[in-house]
Amino acid sequence: MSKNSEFIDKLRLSGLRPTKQRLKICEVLFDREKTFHFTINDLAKNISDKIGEKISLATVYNTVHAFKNKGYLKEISVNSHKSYFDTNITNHHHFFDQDTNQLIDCDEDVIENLKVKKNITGKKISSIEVLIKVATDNQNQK
Amino acid sequence: MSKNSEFIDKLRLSGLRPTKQRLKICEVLFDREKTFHFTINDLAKNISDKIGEKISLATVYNTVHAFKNKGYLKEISVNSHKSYFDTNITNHHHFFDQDTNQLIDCDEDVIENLKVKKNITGKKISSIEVLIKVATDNQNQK
DNA sequence: TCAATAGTTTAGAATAATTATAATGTAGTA
DNA sequence: TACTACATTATAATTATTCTAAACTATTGA
Ligand SMILES: [Mn+2]
Ligand SMILES: [Mn+2]
Ligand SMILES: [Zn+2]
Ligand SMILES: [Zn+2]
Repeated sequence: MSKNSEFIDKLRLSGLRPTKQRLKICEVLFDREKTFHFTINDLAKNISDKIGEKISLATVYNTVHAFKNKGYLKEISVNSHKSYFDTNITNHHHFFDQDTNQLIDCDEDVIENLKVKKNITGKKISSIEVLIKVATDNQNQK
Repeated sequence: MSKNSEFIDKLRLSGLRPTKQRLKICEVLFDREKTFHFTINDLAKNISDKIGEKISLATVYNTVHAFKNKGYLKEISVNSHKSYFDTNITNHHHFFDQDTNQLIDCDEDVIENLKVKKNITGKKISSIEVLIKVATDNQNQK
């Protein structure tokens, strides 16, 4: 399992000890084809599905925050009362499907020409994010 | 107080009874020069500051949700574990000051050329929002 | 004018997401 | 191996929000 030793290196380089739990979480998060957008609950479910052993919810929280602080995960702003995380750490924008509560990455060509022409004086821009909320084509507004 | 009878009309027209509490909340929300961006806590504090009487927190929640459903308030997506509301119900974008946790409206000319060129098939876009996070010009990244 | 009624307010309980605590366990290192 | 700092865990605490059910009030029409 070469992936596994990559994860060990990555963790060591970040000053995080490669524990059994963190490696399992790495597998679930980073050993996949596509971007993973998840809430802590999604992740916990995913872990217990894919793996026999259980990881404490506190550890899942701790690890997700550690990974976020190291820049391996992004937190996404969604109008909801849960935090969403993203394994795609590049600058990109999202659709949010209000029917399924799923985040979906926008392809490069979805948002055209986004330019921010002014800024608050004395402040630095740390991120620019577009969120496009979508729903089934009924009368589902707002 | 002509404002007050305007509020009464507005509430009646929406099928909401113009109660003492709702009128006080209208005053705090809508009788002001500039847009008000707030959390429920901000609003509750604002109410108890401006007014002698206390309004139950449950009523503040109920009223804000009622006003949101009637389209008098918008809820804004911010990366936080609180809901933010906005008295500016037009389509517009925001700065979010990470130092003060304040939302600030973008002027018309801040965001240029925002075009969404594709959409999820079978879905309808219900909103497009840009959130620009800013912080003091130190090493405050992410 | 005045009940009847449906809608509203309220305190407090319940829920859900997240964070804190503090005891136990383990990885790194000498 | 033994020490130490870091990590995991169950559980408690916290926080925002929603629910409940009893008391209150605006509206209506007799
Ligand atoms: Mn909401
Ligand atoms: Mn957060
Ligand atoms: Zn994404
Ligand atoms: Zn606004």
